[in-house]
Amino acid sequence: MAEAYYQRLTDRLRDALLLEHSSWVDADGKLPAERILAQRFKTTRVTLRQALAQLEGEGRIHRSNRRGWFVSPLRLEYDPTRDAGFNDYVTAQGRLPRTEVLSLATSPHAPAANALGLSVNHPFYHIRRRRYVDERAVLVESLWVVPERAPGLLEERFEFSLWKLLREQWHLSLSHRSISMVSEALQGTDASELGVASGTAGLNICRTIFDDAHLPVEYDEEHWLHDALSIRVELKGTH
Amino acid sequence: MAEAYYQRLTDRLRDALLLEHSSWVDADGKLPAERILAQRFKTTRVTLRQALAQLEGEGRIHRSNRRGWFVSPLRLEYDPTRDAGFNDYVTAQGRLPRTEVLSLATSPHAPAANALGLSVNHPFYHIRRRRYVDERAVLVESLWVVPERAPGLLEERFEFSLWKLLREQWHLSLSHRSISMVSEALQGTDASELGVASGTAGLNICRTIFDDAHLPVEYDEEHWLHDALSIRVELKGTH
DNA sequence: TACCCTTCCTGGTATAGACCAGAATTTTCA
DNA sequence: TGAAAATTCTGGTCTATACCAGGAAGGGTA
Repeated sequence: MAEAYYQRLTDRLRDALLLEHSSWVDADGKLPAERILAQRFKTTRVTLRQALAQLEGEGRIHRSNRRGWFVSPLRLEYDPTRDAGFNDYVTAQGRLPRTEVLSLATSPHAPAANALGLSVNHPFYHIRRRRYVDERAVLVESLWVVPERAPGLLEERFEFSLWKLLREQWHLSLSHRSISMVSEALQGTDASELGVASGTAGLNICRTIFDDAHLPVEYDEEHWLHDALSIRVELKGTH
Repeated sequence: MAEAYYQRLTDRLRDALLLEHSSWVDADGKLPAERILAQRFKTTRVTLRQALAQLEGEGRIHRSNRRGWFVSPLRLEYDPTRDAGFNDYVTAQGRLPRTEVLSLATSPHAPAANALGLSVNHPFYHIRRRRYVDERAVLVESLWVVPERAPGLLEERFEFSLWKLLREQWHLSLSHRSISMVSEALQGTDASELGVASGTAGLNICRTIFDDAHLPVEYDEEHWLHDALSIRVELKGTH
């Protein structure tokens, strides 16, 4: 086949976007309404939406609730193996970080218990946060900290680095960790807290952390918008 | 709103899939035709396809060209920081690996040259391979090796581990590496070599490798089907 | 037996139109 | 002036239908 119309449409839209947000993208990076675009490119909304979905998959544009389509900002570079705080590396890349604490609680959590090798009834400090880059919500995360490692932790503030807290206030070493990353479709609470439709592409990052003495410290799950980050890991030495 | 019909459809389909491929999924893991499913769930193909796309995003099912929808196998666990060969870790997980060499050439390549700090005209040994797990093509990769590090490399066979070759035949150490991972939409050659539609969700992994003496050795790009793998990294020691 | 061709099945693309629900804006009125 | 209400705009969902193109399978032919 020559090539599907929506494919050529995708290419044309992509080119237009690369033209430094030129012509028909407004100052906020907002694209014209679907109906307008469909008309302009002489096709239906359905077909146009195929092209938009394609570009969304490429991480070039994203939708915000029912407000419209927007050009996606540069991906954030992120090294999940380092324990630099979110605020630090976002700032280091010239972006504006912000963290919101969504909830604090003490309760058991089976996946965390499993990952850390504790009994399923073991209570955890549960911290749930939402994090922004340049005022765009890019991830929600849940952290489950073993209370024995950091008694009284919930009295602290969590707008900043948890690990820094654990290191400086409780002198923990966080030496052993296992990290897993899986692509996912954001759903339920995660999707709605990020203000995206259920099914939006995301990346799930889980960490399990032990200290020097191999005592379990923390388990966490991050749910990122897929287009918001680029993972980068630097390694030295053969294994 | 109560909940979109296609959302409930997604849930019902997901449940049915989790029932150990029960009832209407055949032995090969093939789902019934879209038209059949649409009829069975009393909706249109368009709406049904929304639900299928949702499950595809979750990595539960995938489409094979125009043959139909299939249940996706378990994700392969993969640690990009280790240099265990593909064949080794696929086998270790009880799966069947296979590698096809698609092309061998000697030519310059700007991105590789950039990553390795060489001039853009610098020639590379270029190896392109397609790799299978249980006879499903899950990734295509291109490797650009610096000829000075492994003279005569192209005479070898590449159905197995390149790194093993470099270590054993050329005594290279591959100590310093930078790895980046980005979600992408598979396109062009990558998509067609994997037998999927342009725009299918994928994961792009790039490595830049230097040896003990900080001499550039190799640059490679892998394009994975997003539902085929789960990244897992194990780390020891604080940074 | 080996190959080619036809036919059928399946997903892929596209049209045209309708109504819904949340977000943003404007208007109204206390 | 300020808050509430109505309106408009935008994407989200859905129906019904049509035709296309690649894959698979069956059957016929050399």
